[in-house]
Amino acid sequence: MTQRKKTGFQDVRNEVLRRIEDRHWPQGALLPTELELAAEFGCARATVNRALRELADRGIIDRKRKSGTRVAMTPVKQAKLDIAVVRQQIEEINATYRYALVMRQQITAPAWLASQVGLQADAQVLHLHCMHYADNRPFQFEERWINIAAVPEVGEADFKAVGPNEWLLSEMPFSNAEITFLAIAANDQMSEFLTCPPGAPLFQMERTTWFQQQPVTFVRMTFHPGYRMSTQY
Amino acid sequence: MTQRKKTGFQDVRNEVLRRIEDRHWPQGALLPTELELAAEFGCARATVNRALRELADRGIIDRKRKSGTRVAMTPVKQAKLDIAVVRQQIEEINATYRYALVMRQQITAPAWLASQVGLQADAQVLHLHCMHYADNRPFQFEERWINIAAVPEVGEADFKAVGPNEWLLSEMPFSNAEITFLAIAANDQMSEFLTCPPGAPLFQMERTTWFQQQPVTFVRMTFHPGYRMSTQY
DNA sequence: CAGTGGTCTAGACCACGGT
DNA sequence: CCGTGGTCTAGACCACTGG
Repeated sequence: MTQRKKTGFQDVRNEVLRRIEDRHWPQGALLPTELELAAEFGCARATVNRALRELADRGIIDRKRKSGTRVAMTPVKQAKLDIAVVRQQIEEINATYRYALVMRQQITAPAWLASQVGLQADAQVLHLHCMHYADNRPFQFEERWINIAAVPEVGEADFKAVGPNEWLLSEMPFSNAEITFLAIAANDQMSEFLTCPPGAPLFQMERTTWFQQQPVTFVRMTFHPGYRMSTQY
Repeated sequence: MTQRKKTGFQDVRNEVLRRIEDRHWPQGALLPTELELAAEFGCARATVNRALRELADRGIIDRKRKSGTRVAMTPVKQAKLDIAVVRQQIEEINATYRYALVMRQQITAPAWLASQVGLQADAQVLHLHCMHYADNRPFQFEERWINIAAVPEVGEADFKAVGPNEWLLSEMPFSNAEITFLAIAANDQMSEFLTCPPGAPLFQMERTTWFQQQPVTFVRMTFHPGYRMSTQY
């Protein structure tokens, strides 16, 4: 008896994955049916189903009723990006985090913002400038607009001690969002706050957040020169 | 009878999600056990389990044996990024794709590359420069190194008609990779190929790919000025 | 129409981790 | 110890879709 444990869905998943990597099942190949695999591995069809469903979620295989399961033609098409709060990012590299509020004012939403997130022309928004430091060196410049109608309590928050990102996270338990990444040239303001020459290339991330169809906030985060965002898959 | 269908795992998932959004279950709150939820929804525990497992995968809730299930303190921390092949990206915007090989030569891996991907100092690599155009306007400049030991067949490929990315995809059914995003200033070569002033800020993506622990390729993709990479979550 | 995946069930045992 | 989630099973019915 060399086998102590039963065949689990992870065993099935890994073995199927191995056969795909080995090209035992090349791209586009038709896999055995769930029933056949269950028989081969000596487990229930539900176990095979879960294994294959995970691979399908990861884009490794394509499944269609009646047609069966095939190895995907373009393997690995998704990467997961961890969207960390700035403070976490900084603490993870063992640096000391410091936050500073630069500006806070209530304004009528500018036209570009209203159109960007879908606001009425006369909507009131809170406009903020913040800085985040790692070991007292500039890490990220944050420019944010908050839809006051969506978050009335924001009027009470002065954001002097805690940044708007963390404040909103504790007020808005869940929401959907759109993120954009791009490269920009430092303008005079960025140059000053991030201590880099004007025109220096900077990595920027924009995010619009909605809560139940209603726009909540739009934020533009500009990172220090040389910042790199990494992930694996 | 207003109810035609049974309660499915999606119904459970959506209802739980709704209660979290409503803050009926605020951040950190302890949810009922699977058994209790199954009783409430009138379904099997396995159904509740699958619903909650999906939410846990998405980072919405945290589950621990014995302790139970809690609403996560930092909701939504992952975004899925679709990593498309350049040609697909271009065709998706209804533009005509054109590819051109700029340079192809076999060299000994430079020290920085060997250390970057983990190669022996004297490893032979194929070094390529390619351009990708959308409607004949520069879209992406691709600089790539391929580990010949990992992909011996690469010696046969001239890459004049089909780009190395698509060629490798058809040769390497699956692999794991590391991606990095950053902003750079256009050097003279970029400036020339992407038709932008030297020093212009450009969005760049680097990717290292392994196949069964062996480094396969390292690629640096530089996009045209103004390029934005977007995703939702 | 019939084959294949999609999902549900009721019950069971296991593994982790507070108490 | 023992409650809670993690997983498996054997069987069932449904839904989509290719022939």
